[in-house]
Amino acid sequence: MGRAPCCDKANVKRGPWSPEEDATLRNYVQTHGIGGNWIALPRKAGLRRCGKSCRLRWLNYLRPDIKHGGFTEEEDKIICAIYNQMGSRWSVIASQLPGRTDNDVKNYWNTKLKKKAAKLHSKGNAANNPNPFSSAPPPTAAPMPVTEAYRHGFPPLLTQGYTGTSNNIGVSEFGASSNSGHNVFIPDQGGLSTDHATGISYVSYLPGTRGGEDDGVLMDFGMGNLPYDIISGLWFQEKDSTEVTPGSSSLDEFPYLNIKPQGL
DNA sequence: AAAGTTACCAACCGCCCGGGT
DNA sequence: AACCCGGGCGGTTGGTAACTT
Repeated sequence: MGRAPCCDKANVKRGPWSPEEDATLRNYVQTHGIGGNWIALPRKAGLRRCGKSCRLRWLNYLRPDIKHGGFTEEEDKIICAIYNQMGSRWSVIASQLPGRTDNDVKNYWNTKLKKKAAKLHSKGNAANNPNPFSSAPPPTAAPMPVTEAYRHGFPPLLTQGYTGTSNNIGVSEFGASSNSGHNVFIPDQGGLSTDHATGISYVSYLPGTRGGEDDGVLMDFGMGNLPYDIISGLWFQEKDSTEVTPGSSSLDEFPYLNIKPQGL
């Protein structure tokens, strides 16, 4: 025996929502809340709609905190970074982008970002620079603890061969979510970000610090400690320790700056 | 100007999971 | 333990606006 449908499909309206329906739903939810039961809500609110349809309309469009309009470069990078690690977990990705919905992120990825990422990946000479960890299992390291050190310096996995200070690189918290358990940290002006739930660290650069043409890049240190430029699809190798300037107050001290892509 | 194609995005569908009974 | 039900999620579709031929 199959499942009973959630509503009587013959007696519910489908398709685009009218402004009147939007107003009815908005007024009802703002006055009464959802009452923990979306299935019963349309009847109470006087809407000839399926409960699921009401839920979707509210969550994806009518909620007051929804952010409409184009995605920013920073949002692009966050989406690419998490997609690279977790795949199409749209709700997880959306939870890191305040005001964005999973549907928004999914649509944006499918219509724009996927092509952009593919283009940049091929441009990045991926054939000569294969992902050395493509067949490796996902990282199993325990989540890193949140410490003051992470807020003011490099996480331990980046400190190998690195002796300089890094107090010029600030890290600010952004979009921390207690719902998903994933916290993404976005550097103030280039520097590091760490998801303390997965232990994955990212680094971005100031515009122009990588040869003048990059508008900042996001790199993933989560797989085997080798930096991987998510946007270009390039893997990088560590800078020779003699090129690192301990104590420098600039980004020159960062051990992965001015490095060459692997295989090139 | 018309027809065809592509891009975008709102909405739907069906499956899965977890809580309640 | 088994079943039911609602909520949540990701995949897909359909309508339409924008663009190209």
